[in-house]
Amino acid sequence: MAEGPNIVRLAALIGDNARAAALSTLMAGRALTATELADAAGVTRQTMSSHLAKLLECGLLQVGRQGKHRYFRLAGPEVAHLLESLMGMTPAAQGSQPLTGPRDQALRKARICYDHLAGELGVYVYDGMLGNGVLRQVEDGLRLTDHGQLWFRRLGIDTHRVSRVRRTFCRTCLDWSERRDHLAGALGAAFLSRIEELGWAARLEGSRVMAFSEAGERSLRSLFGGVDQEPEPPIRCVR
Amino acid sequence: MAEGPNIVRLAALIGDNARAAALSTLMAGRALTATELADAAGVTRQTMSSHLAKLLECGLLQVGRQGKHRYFRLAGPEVAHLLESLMGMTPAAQGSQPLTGPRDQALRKARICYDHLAGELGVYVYDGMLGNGVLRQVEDGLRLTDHGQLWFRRLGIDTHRVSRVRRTFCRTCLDWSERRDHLAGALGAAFLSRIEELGWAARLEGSRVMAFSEAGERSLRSLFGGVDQEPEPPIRCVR
DNA sequence: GCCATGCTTCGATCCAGGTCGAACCGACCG
DNA sequence: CGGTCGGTTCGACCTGGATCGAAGCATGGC
Repeated sequence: MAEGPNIVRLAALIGDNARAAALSTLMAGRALTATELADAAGVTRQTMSSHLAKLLECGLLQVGRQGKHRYFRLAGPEVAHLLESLMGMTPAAQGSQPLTGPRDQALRKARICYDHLAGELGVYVYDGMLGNGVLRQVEDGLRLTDHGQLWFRRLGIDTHRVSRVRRTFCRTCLDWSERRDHLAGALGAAFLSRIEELGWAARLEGSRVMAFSEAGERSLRSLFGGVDQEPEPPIRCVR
Repeated sequence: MAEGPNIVRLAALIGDNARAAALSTLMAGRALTATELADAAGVTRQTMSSHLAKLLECGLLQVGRQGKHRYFRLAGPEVAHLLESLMGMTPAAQGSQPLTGPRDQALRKARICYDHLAGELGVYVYDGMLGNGVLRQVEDGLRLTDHGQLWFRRLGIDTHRVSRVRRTFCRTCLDWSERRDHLAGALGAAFLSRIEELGWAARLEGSRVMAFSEAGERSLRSLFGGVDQEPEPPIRCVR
């Protein structure tokens, strides 16, 4: 019966409302304290404490001391990616799961996926990059073109420096709300932080929502010609 | 608190021993009856029946009638991939999870990952393909070289026909036992079924184990020069 | 030293959900 | 038809684990 490692414990761990809420909250990429996570999940401190202990024990979270606070964060991009994968799975599952609310709306529009941009604008950016020849899809992979290097430099991102980081340079990540790919990896992270730097958008406190100013969204869209272009027939869904 | 879709139910579903056992068993790629799954998981028929109903409802499984049997199978490659992802997560999690047994040994050596080859031999093949220039890694992706086309043809696989299938042609999949990549996608599936056709290995009944004959393993290794070559410094672990 | 704050541990409670026996349904066979 | 076999539904049981109140322990500030 027991084929393979104990996937069971791991999944059971995620399959609890309070813990999943905590993990979801941490998907914003920030490190948070136990109390904040407890509030976010709507449980008491002591309950959250026991949950966090379990998540730590299983290596899903990391923790760091700072003064009398303990800051919890996701253990790494793999964890974030696993969670996003799970989310990407559910709509197909639930059949017709209707849009759940207006707060959800903002989440679908633009959100943080650990360290890069996701949601409607996330895939817009990704499509735009493909359409404008910044990225090219080769077989199942992604490559930054020479033109793309210039494009990023004009935006104020040094792709060479980014590529020196010891992690996957660029890759795609399936967007659960759009069910299409968006840009992840070091390049995706760099792009998001540059957007923040430029003041086009800001993280909404205590949420994964990335709130774009009107001007910011205009600027973003102008990067790709502004007009809503459907670049090519929707490319077959990798992964 | 409820950010995103209900990942909770999905994870909770997987996080149960009986259900996980069923899913694991189905990773072999076969369709099985409720009774077989019940035996595999070590529970009674009625228990498994209720589990299967839930898995169906959530879209993780599909079912087909045939005579008085109902054959259950994984809903698709995405599900299989999700499960492998979870498995790949656990070792890092559990810290030092020792090799659990001798039956496990065979599983680590060579097993079926839904429709392609995984385990020690799986990554051996993948590394060999890279080392011999059959596949090339481009940025984060994978591409079949011209030489590779010939290589596959010599093995009796028409890569053009394979590429016409409406699904990802070739991609990598993280191996949970080896913690390295192996080949997946349509190409990976074609390779596995060709190996079976050639009689180099056979599926072990009721298990994910792929049992290689001695001659079969020799043949497989001879595809890449036979000698155990470590091709290049271990390529950085994508994903 | 004292108190406040952030967090964990302990103990008790309580309930969702996994489990199985038994009955039920439906398809196929002789 | 009855009989067998695969599968599901029902009801009852029982346990694992989530939850919270209260107490215990740190750390930091005064």
